[in-house]
Order: sequence, then structure tokens, then C-alpha cells
Amino acid sequence: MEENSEHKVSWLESACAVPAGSTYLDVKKAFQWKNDVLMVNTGDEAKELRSKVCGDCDVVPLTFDDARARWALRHTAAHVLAQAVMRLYPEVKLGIGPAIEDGFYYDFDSPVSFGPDALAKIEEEMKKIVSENLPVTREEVDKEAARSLFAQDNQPYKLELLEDLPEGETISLYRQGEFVDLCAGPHVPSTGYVKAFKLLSVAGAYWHGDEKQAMLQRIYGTAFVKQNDLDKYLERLEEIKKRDHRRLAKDLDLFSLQEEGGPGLVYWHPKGSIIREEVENFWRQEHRKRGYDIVYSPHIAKLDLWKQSGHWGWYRDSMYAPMAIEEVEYLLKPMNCPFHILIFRNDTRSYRDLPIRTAELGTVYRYERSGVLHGALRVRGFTQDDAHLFVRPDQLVEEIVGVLELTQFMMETFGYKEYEYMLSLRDPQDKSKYVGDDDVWEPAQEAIETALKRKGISYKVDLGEAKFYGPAIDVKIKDALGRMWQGPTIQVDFNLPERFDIAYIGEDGARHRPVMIHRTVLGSMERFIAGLVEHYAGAFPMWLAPVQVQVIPVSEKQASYSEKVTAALKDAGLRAVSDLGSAKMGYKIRQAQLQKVPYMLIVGAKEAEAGTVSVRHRAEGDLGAVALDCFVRQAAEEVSTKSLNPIVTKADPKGGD
RNA sequence: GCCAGCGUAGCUCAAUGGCAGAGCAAUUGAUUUGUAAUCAAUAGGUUAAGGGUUCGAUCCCCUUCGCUGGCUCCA
Repeated sequence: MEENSEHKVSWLESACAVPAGSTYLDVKKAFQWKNDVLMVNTGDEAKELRSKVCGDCDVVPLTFDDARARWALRHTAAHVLAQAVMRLYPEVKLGIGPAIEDGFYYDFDSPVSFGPDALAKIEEEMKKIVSENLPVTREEVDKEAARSLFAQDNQPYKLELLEDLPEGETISLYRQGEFVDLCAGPHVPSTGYVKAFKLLSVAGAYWHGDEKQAMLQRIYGTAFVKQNDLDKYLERLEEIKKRDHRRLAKDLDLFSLQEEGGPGLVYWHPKGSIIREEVENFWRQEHRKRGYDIVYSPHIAKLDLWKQSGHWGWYRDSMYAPMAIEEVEYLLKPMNCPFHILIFRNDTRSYRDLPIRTAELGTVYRYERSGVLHGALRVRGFTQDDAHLFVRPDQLVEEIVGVLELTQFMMETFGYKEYEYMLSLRDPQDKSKYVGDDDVWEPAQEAIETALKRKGISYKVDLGEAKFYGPAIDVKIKDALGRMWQGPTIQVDFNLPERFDIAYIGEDGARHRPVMIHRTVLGSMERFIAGLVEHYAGAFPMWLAPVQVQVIPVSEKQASYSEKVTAALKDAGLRAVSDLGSAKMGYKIRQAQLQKVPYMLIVGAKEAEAGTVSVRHRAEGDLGAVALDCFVRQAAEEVSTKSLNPIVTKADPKGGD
């Protein structure tokens, strides 16, 4: 993977918009490559050279094929987009246009709305700008000059952005042809670099992301250095579409949403219910092993309870309107915590009883605005795998560690291998969104950090992501396509125990306040299983597959043997189906393949004679004939070990040919 | 909720200001087959719902509902 220096310099140019006149030597003195990482040389000479080469763009160590070059390219692509739009629609006002994770966007305030036709037209114009290969140049001006420039262009949003910049600071502008934009850079040297790009979609977006501000039209696109990478990205989008849980849930008959029943409410069909049941059984078993008590609680409770818990004050926007029952108002539950607290409070608790771990597959209802609903991933009624741990302060860290271990174990069982840990803290700017004072928030945060450190887990801090009652660890999990999903969440809460005045009797005979840990491992059944559908692309591991084995007779003469095989499988606890329809065998195999049934057993005259089955695996194909009892044993083992991969292997030689 | 787009048979999709169609699935019959689609027939629709324009609307306009992509929000 040795790259020559010239090539590296061209990448560097890409990343920094090297001004005309800088030489290869300049570049070489300012930077050096170490194992494909661009390091900034230290020392005054290097610093000076660096500023000559790169203006004031802050070059940071950068991996060779990373980020920075692609970022610059996409940022320039965004400018090309804006330039094209301005050529076609001169009356448009420009918002902002940054590079993002997988591409770029630009926001426009336009009197005409951009449909698919407009998008195609804009893309054509962009191609023209690219072929013009306009040099991208950086200019530095003072604020006054920038102000008059954008005032003259009649660009109110740019003027607003300008006002947010500190007074007296130099303003950088980037110019390509007739187009000029307020921009920090960096960019690629000319528009000709933007070869492999594509516009993807238009969407509304609020100015400054604030729903009280104007709504602009955002055009999304993506760009890559090489065409090949763009093609690969577009293929990946196709793959994501194919795996979409809404598509697969329909094809595999797992669950549905019913227009007549109302949006955001999930109907679990028999096959989806089997998956859910398996997940829930596994969940229960693992929780019992770890000393959890599993409970059930009601779906409604008096309004007063929600007032006491603080939900009515802090969470009302997400709750459904009260209903009057015999003149007392009740609310549908959006969370399970108050119920578990009532169960805790039902008895006098000793310090010896703690920790008490109360778990429930609790169905909650939350008002989600119509526009945010998304398949089964974002719904209005869902079942959380919830638990509340009531612990003594001295047990807090240890219990958080226990929860972290449980979540890791469960995620791994489902085949999720990579995680990102986020420490969600209060928004320091606006503490009014949270209940309780610093003296309860700080120990909570400290306990979480200690637990994470004890497990040697590195994490990022997410300000403003805390729940209203406490800070949290939010775990993001990476699926088979490399996408990150919200996974387990662990929250420490000193507030609700206070509000409900719960206590345990300590060694000293006095009342002490327990601490609560709120946590979910899977999140919700709806979201988690929808995520699993996409993670496995519908091909569930054996233990979760709704149908585990499909028995397919070669002709109707083997109907009774087929039934016998199916009965043996069922006796072993396997979910087996015998396909006795009049269709051809090939057709039945196709159906089973499309339903992603793990194993198909083909039984013809030979097998009936020898007491064997011909095994076909959905991914491995034909595995040959094995003795029936041998297959049953291996299949049952694959289920009981929750194996992610098939363990039934090529034929046992005794079993047949 | 906001912006844009979409809504035709169970599913995937055609069509047109003038009789609404195909493939798959379903049903029935024939066929009994060796590792991804046997043949034929039948049935299936208030074109999301309501209103308007028109001699005539699935198509044009309005309202409502739902979905999709985003924004904001979130398990």
C-alpha cells in the first residue's frame, strides 16, 4: 500500500486548497507522512510554511484516505450545488451548506419548490460547473467588506451568519467563478475535482434547526473522490433499502401497521410473535439468573400519581390526554417507573433487601408527532424491556457495572459486536429542563463515570442528552451494515426516590434513601426486533427463525414420511413445517428460500428408504443426506446454543451417499 | 407538528379527462415432479375517504386520512 509522494501531495492539495505558487517542497517541509497519517511538523519554519500552503485552515493529523480530503471535496460539491441553484434560480436566498457524514447538503429559501425535475436540472448545471473547472480561491476580508458584499447580493441569511461571528475577526470567503460564499474552508483547488457526485433528495429544514424559524428547502447529495466509491455508496443505499424492516416485515409476514387502527401502533403477526416470544423468553431467563424480579403493572394510573412522579410537569407533551373514570382523571402510562416505585414502597425494606431489581416487559404509550413515526422503529405504543434497580448508595457503582455486563452479554448473543458509549449529561445552558439540583446530579454522574472506568470502557460526553430525572449511559450499537442504533440505556436517578419519599431501614435503624437505576437493554420490542430484521436482513439465526425447518417431499408418495420427519422435529422442540402442496419441489424450495427458512429437508424415495433426510441450508445450499436423528440432534443444538451460524455440517457418512 | 413527494387488486407495478390492466399471490382443476418459479381456468377494484370543476374525474382543484424522505423530537 505504498503511495508515492506526488500522490500524497495531491491529496493534501485536495484537503487544503493549496494556493498557486506553493511548491512540492513547501508541502514536504510543512508536513510529513507517518504510516499514512499526515503529521504536522513542529517548529516555526514549518508553521510558516504551513500557513503558506494552507492559509489558516487548521490542518490536523489526518489518515491518508480519510476524512479531511473527502470533507473538503464534499464541501466544494455543496458550493457547486449552490452555484448551480443560483444560476437557475437567481432569486433564491442561501442558507448554509456543509459536508456531512455521507455527503453534503445546502439549504435554500426559494419561492419555487424543488421537485425531482428541478433536482435533475440542478444536477445538469452542476456537471457544467464541474466541467468549467473553476479555480476555488480563498479571500480574507474584514467584516465590513463581507457585510457589504452579501448585502449587495441580497443574502439575508448570510448576513445573519456574519453577525454571529466575533467583531474584528477576519472573514474568509471562497470564490469559484461568479459564485462567492461565506466559508471557513477548506476546499479542493477547483470545481473540476468534484467528479463523482449525485443529488439524492430534497427535504424541509428549519433555519438554525429551530422550528420557530423559517423552513428552508434542503437539497442532499453525496460526492466521492472516485466514481467507484460513489457507485459502492449507491449500492449500499440499495442494500439498505432491500433490508428495510418495513419491506421485510411484509415479505416475511412478521408484523404490520394498520391504517384503520391508527398510526404508530404495531400488529404482531404469528411469525413476528414467535420471534418476540423467543426474545422475551431469553430476556426473562437472563434477568432471573441475575437476580431480577419480574413484575406486571397496569397500563393506566391516576393523574395524581403522574403529578407526584413529575411526569405531568416534565413529560406532559409526550402523554395522552387524561380520561375521566368516575370523575377521577387517569392517564395512559408513558413509563413504568412510578409503578415499580409503588411496588417497592408497598413493603418496609431493609438494607439487607437491597438491591431490589424490578423488571418488566412494560407496554407504554407516548404521543409522538405524526411526522416522526417510522415503521416499527418509532411508534406510539411499545413494550420496553424496562427495569428499575433500587440500590444503596454503596451499591450503585457495582450495580451499574452489573447492568453494563448484562447489556454486553445480550447484545453479543444477538450478534452485535461494536458499541459506542455515550455519557448523556444535562445541557449546562438550560438546567430548567431537569428536575433536581446539582447536589443530586453530580453524585449520579460520578457513579456512572466510575462504573465506566472500572469496566475500562471509553465513552463520549453528550451534553443535553440526559433524561429529565438524571444522567445516563446511552449505548449505540453497530449493525451488519455499519449503521449505529440507539441500544441499551442506563440512567441514574436520585430524584424519583425523593419525590416518592421511598426509603429502606439501615443498619442504624434509621430511614435511608435508596438510589434508582432506570435501564433498558433492548430498548423496546418494536424497535429492537425491527433492528434485528435489518441486522440479519430477515435471515434470523436458527433460535429466532419463525419456521426453523421446512420438510419438502419430492413427490406425494413421500407425504407420510414427510409427516413422520416433521413429527420427529417437533418432538425435539423444533418449529417444523411439512410442505405437502401439489407444487413442484423446486417451487417449494424457492418459497422456503424466500421466507429465509434456515433448513429445508428434501425427502424422496431414497431418504424414506434409508431413514435419512437431504439437508439444504438457506445460505450453504445442498449439504447432502444425513440420518434423521443426527439432523435433529444438530438442529436442536443449533437452537439451544443460540448459534449465529449453521452448525449442521456436511453429511455424516453413515447417513447415506 | 413543519416542508416536499406519494396513495390504483393481498403484493409489485401499468394505464388514460371517455369500458381500470399485467405479473406474482389466492381459489378450482389437472400434474407427482430430486435442490430457487408445472399448466389451465376462475375470482379479485366505490382507483385511500369526502367534496368541487366537467356532459363525463382514478387523472384537474380543495379538505381529511395514511405513507415516504427530511427538519424538530425520541425507546
